[in-house]
Amino acid sequence: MTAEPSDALATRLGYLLKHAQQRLVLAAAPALAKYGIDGRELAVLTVLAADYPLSQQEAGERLGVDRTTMVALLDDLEAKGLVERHRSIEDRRKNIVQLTDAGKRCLDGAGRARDEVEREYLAPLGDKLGQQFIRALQVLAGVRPD
Amino acid sequence: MTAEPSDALATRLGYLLKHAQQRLVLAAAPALAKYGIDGRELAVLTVLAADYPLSQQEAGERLGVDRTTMVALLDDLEAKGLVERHRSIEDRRKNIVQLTDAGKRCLDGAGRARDEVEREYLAPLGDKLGQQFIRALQVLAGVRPD
DNA sequence: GACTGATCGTCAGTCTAACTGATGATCAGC
DNA sequence: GCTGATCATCAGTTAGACTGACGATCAGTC
Repeated sequence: MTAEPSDALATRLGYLLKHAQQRLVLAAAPALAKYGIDGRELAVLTVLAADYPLSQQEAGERLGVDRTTMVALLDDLEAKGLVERHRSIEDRRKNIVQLTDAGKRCLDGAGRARDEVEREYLAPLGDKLGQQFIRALQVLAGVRPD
Repeated sequence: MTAEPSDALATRLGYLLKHAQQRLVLAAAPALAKYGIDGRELAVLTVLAADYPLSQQEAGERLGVDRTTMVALLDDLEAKGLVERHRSIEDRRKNIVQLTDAGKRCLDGAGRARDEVEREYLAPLGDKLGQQFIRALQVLAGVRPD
């Protein structure tokens, strides 16, 4: 799984991004497992906690997740008692998805755990470089207007 | 596919890394398609061009790719005439994998195309930040000793 | 008020990438 | 010459994400 790196790849952006991401996933998994969820599920809980109630599709768009993928994702979270679906009153085609109390507690604990993992993950860069790295990623991921 | 970002995720490392990577893959795909390969195949050609001849397993380790995955990967590249497998003389269990002339030409062209894509991809960061970003990635991907 | 086209959640089926476990061939050490 | 390990391969499984279709619902038009 962990490759012994080759010089030929050490400067290749695709390789670096992929493996940097894998390392983070690997580091986060055990911490999140304590709360019975994985990274993607935590991301769902995170967006659902935002400001106003979201429909399945809206939540999916924010996550960059297909609508059909959201169905299964929410099925799991609902089975775990972390979220609830209600038909929207204004538009009965939509499912409003909300955190349950258990979901909020899970988000709270797992969110903290994730933050800690991210801190440790970035630690080798030092404070200043770590901040710069995040800003650079925001630009490259398209969430920040250059 | 392209999500409208949510503030709740804009600082989440996992989300940023994943989508930054997706964006690069998306940007590189059309450029590489002209050479009939994708990013992973280009990575294989890249390591095979390195230093001394590699066995399938060695190449796989450098890429962080499972041995069984390498079989299919090389099947494709061999079918395209870009690589050749020879049984090793010193150890006849091993397949030595080498670039064909066509493979070298492909690597040359596609490698250039990839470099150009990476340049454009990083351009919004500017020169200095781009360099820092790569170094940071090398640390986080584990190819550089902090 | 009924009709048309679009949207939302769902489901079935497909596709891809990656892994597990087993196999035959080969090697190294005794 | 045996034994245990290693290499490439293959079959089967798993996980994730997509396509296409469906019923239910909405908005706009006549």
